[in-house]
Amino acid sequence: MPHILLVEDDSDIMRINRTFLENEGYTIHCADSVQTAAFKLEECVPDLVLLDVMLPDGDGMDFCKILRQKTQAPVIFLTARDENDSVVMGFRSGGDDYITKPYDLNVLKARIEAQLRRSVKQQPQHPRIELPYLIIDLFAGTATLDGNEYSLPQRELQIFYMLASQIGSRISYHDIYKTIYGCDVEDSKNTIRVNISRLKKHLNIDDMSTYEIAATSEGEYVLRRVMF
Amino acid sequence: MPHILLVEDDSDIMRINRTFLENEGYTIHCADSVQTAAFKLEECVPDLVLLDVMLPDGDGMDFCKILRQKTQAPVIFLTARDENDSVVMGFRSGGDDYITKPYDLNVLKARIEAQLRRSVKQQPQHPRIELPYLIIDLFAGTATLDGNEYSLPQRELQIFYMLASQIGSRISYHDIYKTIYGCDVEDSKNTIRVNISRLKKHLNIDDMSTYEIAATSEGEYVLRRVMF
DNA sequence: TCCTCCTATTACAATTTTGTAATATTGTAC
DNA sequence: GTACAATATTACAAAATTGTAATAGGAGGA
Repeated sequence: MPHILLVEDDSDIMRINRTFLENEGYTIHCADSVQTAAFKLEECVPDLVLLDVMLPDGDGMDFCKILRQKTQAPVIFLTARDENDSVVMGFRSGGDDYITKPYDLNVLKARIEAQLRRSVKQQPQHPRIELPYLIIDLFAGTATLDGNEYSLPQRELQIFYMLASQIGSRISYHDIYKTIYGCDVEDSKNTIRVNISRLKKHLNIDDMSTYEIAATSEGEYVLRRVMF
Repeated sequence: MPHILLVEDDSDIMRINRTFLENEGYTIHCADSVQTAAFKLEECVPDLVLLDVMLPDGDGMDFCKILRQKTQAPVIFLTARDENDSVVMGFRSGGDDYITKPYDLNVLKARIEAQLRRSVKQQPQHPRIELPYLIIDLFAGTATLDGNEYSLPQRELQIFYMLASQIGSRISYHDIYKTIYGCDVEDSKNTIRVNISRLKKHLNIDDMSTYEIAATSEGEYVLRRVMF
């Protein structure tokens, strides 16, 4: 049941739209001015905004910019004007669609549904590293190696992420420590060593794994793909 | 002290390059064939590869593709050919630069330094959400709100990240629980509620904060920007 | 006012995480 | 082989995390 904020100063149009959309199952919040709309934003949480461009106390497009700081809900402009520059300005100020009056209510419905569909589909794609046989997902806090998913503690995940993001290149103890802890201390070596040891154990890294974590003789670590 | 892997079948050129680059302070590893080079890759960890296109047992460009699975170190092709399609093929197979023989050693040096500079500069830009007065850094596990950085536990960070990535829209208990735990259970409500309570406390969210976490009457949470 | 229901916070205990220190292992030079 | 040094692993205790359960707070209705 999506919530729609209707901003429109013409009471007749407002009534028609409201009745129609409520019958469609939407929860409707109304505002007849920029001021009221800004206030309504504080209490209602719209999934979509229908915004008249011409309002008694301001420009709908200016309001659109304010609104964007509060929500990413799609905005559909409603207006009598149909000049091209008006359309361009509407899109430029952050609008997602533009309907010129007079319009058919079923067209309105279709466009609303299209916008809602789009914004729902926008899946939460998590930031991750993807390499052959290896995925590191910072959101989930997991690493998937050779098809097995392991949930790793933060420190181990951070190290693994650093190594994987620069696969095949040397990363020093100092770099790792500095990146993770923000500063460097005397025996950063030991801490990193222990955590890499834990990481290897957690990942069940052995001779059969696709990757190996190797140490150089100069105090650096490398993540390498193993080939047979 | 970067490590450079030199793949070249002409022993004279090899010797000259090696001596010159070692004098410049680089650690040099040599290979005179694709086979040897592939083997060397297992033990040395090059920061840069100088690769002859014509090798006795294969094409340097094919080797370049293999190499890319093991490292992202820059590859500079060395070749006698100077036809354009050869250059294009070199870049297409993953090369970063292309030098035609005969070449000046100082040019070689300059191009090597340029590549190393570029690959070092490639800062580890962490995945993060940036909103006005709010940054969420999944790698560091921190949220910076109104200039104060807070280190958050995983669960709270996950919830905050979800809310922030869809600022201003309703997210249900179920969505949050399902995204974080992979499945849904009977009393997901309580778990999420407690963690959001902890999150608010950790962030010191109060009336002065730029954002608020509000609950709707339908079992949903919203992150909203507060305006004055 | 009192009751009820729903939400928010706090308490608590089991588990996990993590830096440090101790021990074991490996490699290398003599 | 032995000794030495460097690396790798394990042990351990303090601290943090986290789900569940208990308690507190608050709005709305009788």
